[in-house]
Amino acid sequence: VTSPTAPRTARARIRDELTREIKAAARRQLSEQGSAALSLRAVARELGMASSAVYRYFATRDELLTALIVDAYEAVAEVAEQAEASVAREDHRGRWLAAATAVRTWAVSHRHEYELVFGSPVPGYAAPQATVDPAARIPLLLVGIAREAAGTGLSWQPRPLPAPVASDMRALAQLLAPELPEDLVARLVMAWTHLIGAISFELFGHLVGSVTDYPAWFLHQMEVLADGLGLA
Amino acid sequence: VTSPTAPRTARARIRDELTREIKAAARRQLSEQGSAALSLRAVARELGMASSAVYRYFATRDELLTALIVDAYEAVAEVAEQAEASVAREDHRGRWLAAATAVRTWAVSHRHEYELVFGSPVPGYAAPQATVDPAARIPLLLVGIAREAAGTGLSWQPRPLPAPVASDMRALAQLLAPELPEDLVARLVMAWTHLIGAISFELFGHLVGSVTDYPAWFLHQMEVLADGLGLA
DNA sequence: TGTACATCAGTGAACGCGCGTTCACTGATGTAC
DNA sequence: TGTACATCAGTGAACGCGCGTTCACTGATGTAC
Repeated sequence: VTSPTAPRTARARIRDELTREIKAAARRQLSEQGSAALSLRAVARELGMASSAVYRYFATRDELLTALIVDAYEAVAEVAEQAEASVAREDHRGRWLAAATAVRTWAVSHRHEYELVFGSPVPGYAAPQATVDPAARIPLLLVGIAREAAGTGLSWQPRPLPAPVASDMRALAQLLAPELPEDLVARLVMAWTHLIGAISFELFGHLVGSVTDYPAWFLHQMEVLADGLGLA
Repeated sequence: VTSPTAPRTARARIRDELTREIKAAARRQLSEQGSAALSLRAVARELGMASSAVYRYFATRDELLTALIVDAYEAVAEVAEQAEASVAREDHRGRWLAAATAVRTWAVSHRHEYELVFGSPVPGYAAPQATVDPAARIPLLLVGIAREAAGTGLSWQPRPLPAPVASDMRALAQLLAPELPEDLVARLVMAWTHLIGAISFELFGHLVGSVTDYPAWFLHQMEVLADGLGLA
């Protein structure tokens, strides 16, 4: 909100820096114990400051949690977008696979941040409006791929949608890509659901003893989903 | 472990009853706050007993948690098996849809118990061996449907499995249904993954604003999965 | 059937802990004239 | 450029809370003879 010509005061710069340090310390704690164990006092301790000082930066524990959630959404969207952008534009399947794989890789190396956004909701915490836009970045990325692929022709096995589903998907398409048929939008939502479901199954231990090569299993699933979307 | 001829003493009967009451109270707390807030002291308070008395029944908080997890697995498996059993044997698609729908219905009305078993793992808690068998009941049920359906012929779009995936699926099939092709086993694992992924997406709020008729959307997804499995 | 002893369930006090948040304060930084 | 005042960051003590777990105990229930 500060104009770029007005140089920020030393105070403002230090404030931003400490805000970042607090979030980094909180993230470190998160990665060791999970979100339930995240405590303002522990963060303060790690930074060597009085616990009350943290309140100059975040008014409550929930506010800090919200900041971490927003950051996590942004971070995972960032890696997905970059991975997708590095694939030749006409290779729609490759773009989908690259984005999906990037999400999984990020999730594996940021387990608890992943849980924060895609795991069970933190009890007593209501996601504020600020998390909506960052949360939409990856779905939007996937829609973008589908739109361009649809332009060059897609072939998927159609299945008629029940009326209420059709109208939900119609409304979604209206927002994102009016030219896409409802059926395809439904497939996209399913693919997105499965993508996250597959990562959660792996991270939450439901495949222990059944799958040994997780990256290969994940990639295979994404290929099957690409088939379902009719990606060349 | 008591022989049925030896009538259980009054003490033993009361013990079982109180054990059940403790679990019920714990479940009630769970449904209000989630697993992180589950406390032995609060359970004791609700039952009007000293907090130390609970230790006669569960040696630690984790032991109580384990009991709840096992109970939850058993409960959801129970409803799935019953729903599946009530469908005509030759209607394989109907059996799959019935089982899947039963799982979703249970999850919706037992939100926090569902989270306990399919949400983010409770930090610092390692699932003991006792949870393995109950956790396998639903997957086994699904395999059973696929086996019988395979007997009458299944048609699904095959996709060759990468070597590591093929060997994982081979090993799984060996355990459960040696006659099933690896490719179909892979589809089954995917269907199970998507089933849980879809419920989690709904319950964890990732479809808020996109889907309004959740039961219809869920059922549609299960139909598409049935197509993918080649169920008639 | 009665008695002596062992087992068990439940009590209440206590230990030691960490938490979120508030408050009055000090001293440093920034701003307006 | 210097001064007076307002803003801000950080401190340390405190409030009130709930937690898991242990321990020595009492009294009731069950068991062996």
